[in-house]
Amino acid sequence: MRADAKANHDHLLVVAGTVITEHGVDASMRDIARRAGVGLATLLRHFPTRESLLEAMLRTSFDELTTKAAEVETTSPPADALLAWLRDFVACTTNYRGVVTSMVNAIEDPESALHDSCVTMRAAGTRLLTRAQAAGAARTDIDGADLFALAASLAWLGDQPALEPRVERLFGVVMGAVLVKG
Amino acid sequence: MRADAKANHDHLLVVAGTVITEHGVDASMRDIARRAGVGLATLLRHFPTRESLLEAMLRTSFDELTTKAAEVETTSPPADALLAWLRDFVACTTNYRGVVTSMVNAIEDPESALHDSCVTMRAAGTRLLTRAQAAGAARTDIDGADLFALAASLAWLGDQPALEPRVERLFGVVMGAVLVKG
DNA sequence: ACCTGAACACCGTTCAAGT
DNA sequence: ACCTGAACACCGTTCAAGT
Repeated sequence: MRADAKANHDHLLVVAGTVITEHGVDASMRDIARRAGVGLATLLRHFPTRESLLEAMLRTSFDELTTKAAEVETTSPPADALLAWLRDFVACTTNYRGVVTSMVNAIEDPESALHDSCVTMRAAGTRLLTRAQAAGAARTDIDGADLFALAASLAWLGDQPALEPRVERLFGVVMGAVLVKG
Repeated sequence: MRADAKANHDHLLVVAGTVITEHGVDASMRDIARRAGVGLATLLRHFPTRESLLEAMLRTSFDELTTKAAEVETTSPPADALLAWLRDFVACTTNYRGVVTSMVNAIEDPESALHDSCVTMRAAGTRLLTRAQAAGAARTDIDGADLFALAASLAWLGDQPALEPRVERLFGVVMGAVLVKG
């Protein structure tokens, strides 16, 4: 990649982060290009789809979450590890309003740029769930995809201004149903 | 209202129901007008906002849900009544993809055409919850707004093609956390 | 290699002109 | 009273032309 192209690429990611934090995942691509000082066509050549832009923007956060999952798996008791990681997952996706819906739409579409990240996230959560189930700390009649769906629904709650204040408590209610009282 | 206007009004509601069932709540207003055989401006004079169209389209279903709430309150045990009504609420909103998000956005905005319907739904659910709590059948550390949020999050799950097959089971998981084992 | 303006087919809003 | 076409400012997609 040429130096000027690389500069555009990186700057676009920074600006996209700002604009999407402000306006959510459906922010205008034209607006992102405008605020980055490049033509719309330039943005679209770097990131041909909205999802490819999202993927690039979120990659760092997703990598951190994957690392974190491996970490808590060895340092925390099963139930604590699961809860802590899910809390981070929900907090991370809630940073960008609407992104959890894009992720959920991508999980069964291998063509989507977000597909791999979603599968990785679900697998990380599944490992923590399986570990908790093996320790008798989580109910065994749900699987990793169920857990992913519940986490996504809590992230969606966090995206709604009218419901956001209740997410923390509802996180406790829902996860209380996943964990086995011990 | 003039007879031709009344005919347009009613026909627009039928067509809107079809189009929104197919394409979700963000369906093109132009498309609805086109398929109803009227100009876009005519649709917009009958229903000046998307939410006013949604409200008119959903009014019948909402009225039925309100009636149903009063009904089960007198005919079913508290826990059964609560579960049955919530199941109907989720099924009803899931008929039109995305509508639950519009409702949630409207609940704190008195200007929205959907506001009153949402408040009514939440109140109906709250009554059933309070009754269950008084009977010792539901946990007492959540309120009607929490219940509304949980129901909305389950309806959102039902809107996502990749997650919809899990809604029924997850409904059981989440509501199992609301009810007190007896 | 990389960038861009312009044409295109959409969208919802608004309103002057028609019946 | 009620309806409508057209102008407007947006949107994302595409591509020929420029550096």
